[in-house]
Amino acid sequence: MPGPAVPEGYDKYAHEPFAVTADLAVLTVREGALHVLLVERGEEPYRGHWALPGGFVQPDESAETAARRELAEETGLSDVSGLHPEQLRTYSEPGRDPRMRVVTVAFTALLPDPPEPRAGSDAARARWVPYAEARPLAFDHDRILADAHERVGARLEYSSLATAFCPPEFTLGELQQIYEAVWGAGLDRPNFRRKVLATPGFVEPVPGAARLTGGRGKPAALYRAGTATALHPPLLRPTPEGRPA
Amino acid sequence: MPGPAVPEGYDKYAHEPFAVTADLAVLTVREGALHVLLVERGEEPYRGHWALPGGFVQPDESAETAARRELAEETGLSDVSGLHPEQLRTYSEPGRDPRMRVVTVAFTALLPDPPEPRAGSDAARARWVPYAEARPLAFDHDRILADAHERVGARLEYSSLATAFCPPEFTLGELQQIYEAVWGAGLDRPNFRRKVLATPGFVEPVPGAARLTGGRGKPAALYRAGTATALHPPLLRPTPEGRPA
DNA sequence: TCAAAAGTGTTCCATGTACACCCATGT
DNA sequence: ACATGGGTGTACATGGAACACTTTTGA
Repeated sequence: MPGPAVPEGYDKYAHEPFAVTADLAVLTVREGALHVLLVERGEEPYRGHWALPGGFVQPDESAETAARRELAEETGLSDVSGLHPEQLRTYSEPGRDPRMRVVTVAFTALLPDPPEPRAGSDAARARWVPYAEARPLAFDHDRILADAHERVGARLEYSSLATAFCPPEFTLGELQQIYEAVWGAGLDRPNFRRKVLATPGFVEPVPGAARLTGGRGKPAALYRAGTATALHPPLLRPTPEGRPA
Repeated sequence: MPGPAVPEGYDKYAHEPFAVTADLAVLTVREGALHVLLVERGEEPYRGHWALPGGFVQPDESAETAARRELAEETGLSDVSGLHPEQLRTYSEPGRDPRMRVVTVAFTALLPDPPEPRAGSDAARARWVPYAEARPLAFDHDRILADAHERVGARLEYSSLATAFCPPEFTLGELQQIYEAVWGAGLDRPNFRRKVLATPGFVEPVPGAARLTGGRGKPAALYRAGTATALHPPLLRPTPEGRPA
């Protein structure tokens, strides 16, 4: 039987118990291997487990703003101005967090040659972990991390995003290492070089500059990130198996 | 000077005034032109303006579930089982909604040959509007719609998504119209045909079936959507201008 | 003199593009 | 007959893959 009529204001849903967090998959390439920034949880649930950094979106913030703030807090980096967290997707399944209803807007962010992070306010510890050794993570962060990896790998093909992994000046060999670390596949060096240089706006040479990379071998010319954001033509990753090119 | 210490439970943020909505950019191709499903708002703010359909996510729902529910409610479609709303991105800027803090998870959904929608519970009216005539919309829905168009256009290149615009059996000419309507560019028919048929799992023929399309001309063979989701090789859209292929 | 890493050249083949042409149907 | 839309063939250019080769440095 129906209960008494309940008057409803337009703000009825304003008090549903939703919390919104911004979590980050912060990636870098260190010594040729993809790494992800993780924090050790200091509280229940999942106390002592590793998780992606992140935190609650404040009432006066967008999720993007919260992501940048959290990144600065949890990495201890003074300069996050050059970082551009990019939205990955939003995870909203009920039961993701055993405490309450949490909707998480996930972001990816890419860093060059990383400084060691220091533990921030919320996290007991923070460190760079090789991507292959990152799991298992707290909550549904395994899935978020996998989605981030797939997204970044795909975006390397069509955008100049790879330069976000590099320091201001870099060699083409270093740039190639980014691609190989993210894709997990070796690339032909001569062809990689030609394709990068043939893509307008991807990189621009630093005149006269050169640097020794491995301690041996010919010094490599240095390049800066160009102005293009999209790559024409794209730099396609090798087809995994017997797929028709 | 500091005030008295405020004890904080872990659920402090559970009562921040966040509301979460799922809004949809529902697209279809009708008579060769891209259309979007819009509803006329029956309440303030933006009363009488057109907006994307959507509504609040309930406490026991994911945003995906809410999107499907809203789609069924606002289109009056009995069969939304074949529809797969796909997450676009999340819009969380403060001030998006003048009433309260609203975080919107936006989705795209594609429909074949659309039935006329009927107005649902929340919407005064609902109708299909040609994409070019859709603006201006309420809230920040102009931006969401533009993002949806861009995303769908991009995904047509690498996924078999275009078949979601088509009825269960369709001709290659109809499929080509989907691409042309979304991309706003003409395609070479012989080459389109070859590329579609050369992509494994994109479409599969319906043996012996044929249909007249324009009332005149040779009857066209019919095809069904194949099992592939990703296209190898992709079906690239024509380069807009003087860009190096 | 050798190893290591950067940089250049060349060949082969898959794919995209443009366009000419034939086929089947309704008027 | 002819217009309309479906379907086939072909020639050319472009771009990627593979791999041989040269250059410059440190050990």
